Amino acid sequence: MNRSATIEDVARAAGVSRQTVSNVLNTPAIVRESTRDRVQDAIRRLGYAPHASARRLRTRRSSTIGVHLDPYAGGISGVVLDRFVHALTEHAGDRGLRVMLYAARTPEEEIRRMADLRDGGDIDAVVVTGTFSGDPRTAWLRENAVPFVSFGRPWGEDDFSRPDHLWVDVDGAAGTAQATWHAQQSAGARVAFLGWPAGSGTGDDRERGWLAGMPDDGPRVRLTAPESVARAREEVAAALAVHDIDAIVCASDSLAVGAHLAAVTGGRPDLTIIGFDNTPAAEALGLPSVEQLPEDVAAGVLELLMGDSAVITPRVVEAGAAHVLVEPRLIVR
Amino acid sequence: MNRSATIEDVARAAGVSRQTVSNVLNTPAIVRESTRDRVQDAIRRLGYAPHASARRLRTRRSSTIGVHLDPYAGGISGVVLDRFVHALTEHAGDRGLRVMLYAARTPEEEIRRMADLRDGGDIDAVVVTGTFSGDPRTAWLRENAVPFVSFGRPWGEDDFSRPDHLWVDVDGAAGTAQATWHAQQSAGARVAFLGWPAGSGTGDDRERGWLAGMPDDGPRVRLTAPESVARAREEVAAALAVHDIDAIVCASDSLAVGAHLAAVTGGRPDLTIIGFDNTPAAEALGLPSVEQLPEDVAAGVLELLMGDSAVITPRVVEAGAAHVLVEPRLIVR
DNA sequence: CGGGCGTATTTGAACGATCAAATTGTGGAA
DNA sequence: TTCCACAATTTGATCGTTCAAATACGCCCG
Repeated sequence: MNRSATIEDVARAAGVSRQTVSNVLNTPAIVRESTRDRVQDAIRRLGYAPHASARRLRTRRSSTIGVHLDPYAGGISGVVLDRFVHALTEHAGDRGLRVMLYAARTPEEEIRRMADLRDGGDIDAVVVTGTFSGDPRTAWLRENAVPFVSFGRPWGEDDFSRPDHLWVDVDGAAGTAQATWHAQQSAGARVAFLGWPAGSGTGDDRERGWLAGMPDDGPRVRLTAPESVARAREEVAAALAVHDIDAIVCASDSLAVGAHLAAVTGGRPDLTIIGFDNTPAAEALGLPSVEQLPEDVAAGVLELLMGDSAVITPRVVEAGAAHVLVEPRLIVR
Repeated sequence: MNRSATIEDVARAAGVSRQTVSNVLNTPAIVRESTRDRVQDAIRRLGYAPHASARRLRTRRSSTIGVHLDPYAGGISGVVLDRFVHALTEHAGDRGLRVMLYAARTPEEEIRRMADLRDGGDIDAVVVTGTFSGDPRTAWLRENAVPFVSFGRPWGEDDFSRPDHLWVDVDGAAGTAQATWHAQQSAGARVAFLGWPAGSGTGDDRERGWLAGMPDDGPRVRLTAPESVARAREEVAAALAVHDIDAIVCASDSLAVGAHLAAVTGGRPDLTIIGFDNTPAAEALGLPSVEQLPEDVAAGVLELLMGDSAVITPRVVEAGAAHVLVEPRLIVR
């Protein structure tokens, strides 16, 4: 095959005009059945595939979504993003969309990249991850009317009331509540929580779930460590010497691994410890963990972006339908 | 901003013709300096960005490489692939290339996807991962003259002599040799190897490195388990009861985690165990591991694909320069 | 048998860029 | 002064597709 066939070649082969071939591809319903068959046969014979760039130029639509790939932070939760991107790619393919990656080290550089890709007609929507309160990226996207969905809520005052920021997130509180319940039933009432220092939206949310799962009376042990196995281990080792604890629910698998190590060396190898993210590390150590279901998040993102439509348009969504909270699932081990 | 500016708008604003603007962008050397400045000023003022699809249609070049995302690619674990894709995206951006993802569940589906993307003018080249002997994907790519580079050698008879299959790989043998050396010096002469069942190219390669690092005389303990923490644990537990072992070099971090658990419960918590891939699991447990340096692999892939050229062309490479072996690095913990 | 209507198909133009060839301008040698 | 070589710039054509409008074809009704 020297040069791939064009729509003109197909038209000639089928004895029809360009536009009829185009109609067979895009609006088959308006073409008479006998003609349609003849054209489809010619398409198959010639191995014709429409030239995507030509189509994009004419329609001014790229059918491509841009995804920012976070720099590898060295942390465990990279796996969640990895699975999310994978699932997004699969679902997007099913809906006739392509996924284009871009890299950036700072929010400012990310905005520049998004602008380039948008202006160049390369993408017509963006998926952003790791949004935070006052995020300049989402502000830019709104101002420039670029359709977008974020994985993660904005963590502002009015997350649920703003239909101009579509987002999908995992219900962290529901996850830790499940974990807390399970721990109470299988280990005992005294369930501690090991979280990050207060102030991160995600962390505070996960702590809320633990609080909600605990009975209103009774003691509550709350431990804090930064996202580090070693620091978590120290904190838990110290706490075990002071408090009576049946189980620990953790805000992340890293923290859980640290807690596990402290428990083993502290003579409590049977202590129930539940992590969050269900990373390979938790799986390897046999720790239960809350699974984020990134596949469901990806499906939600595309649903918000496109709805039932086959193309991406700047959508105006009713206030109630602008957000998706995915219920995570506890993996018991 | 209603509709983004075109090259015609810029030309009008700068008082020159379309083509001169195009030259400023693509071959600045042939434009007089004063004219160039005037045009560049107009570009800035209007916020002009060339429309990528129009350019692609005309040049018949997409400046985009396709990457298959497969979480379970043979021999390349999730984190390594993740970092590789990220580094590839960054380097590609620096060279003016874009990265497009595609998903597929089987080699056949992958070929179909590649064909669609290629025929549609969406991608000029492909990066494939996890190649194996007799891989239908590479055969298809060669037949259809699609430029490609693989992360991973083909594991055939003549990997190094075929300039029609460009590849970059990590020198697994060098990695396990380093690990074996280190283990001998820090733990003792009796270094065992825990690998996968024979037959996988990657696994056999890593075993070779261990053999090469061991003295010619003396006992050699070789253990085998599939890629599973639990199975590795069983094998090592059994072996520790029989053999005198100072250290274990493993073909993967999963195997290493299993070995670690066996060592701890078997009363040898201090046994030196070295993994491969430097995943978060190894980091969390404080196990040394061989780091693959996916960033170097990504750089090598682009170097093979493009050389010094600014565009991707079906390259004919001299026999010696068609392959890159990246030397991995032992992370001591 | 002419007119009107609805369906099926064709035609010309446009999307925004680059290529190839033509044109203009400039200085130097004959 | 004339002519040529060379650099700088412009013009017309083209890439492959879809949009919008025009045309062809039946068919029914009065």
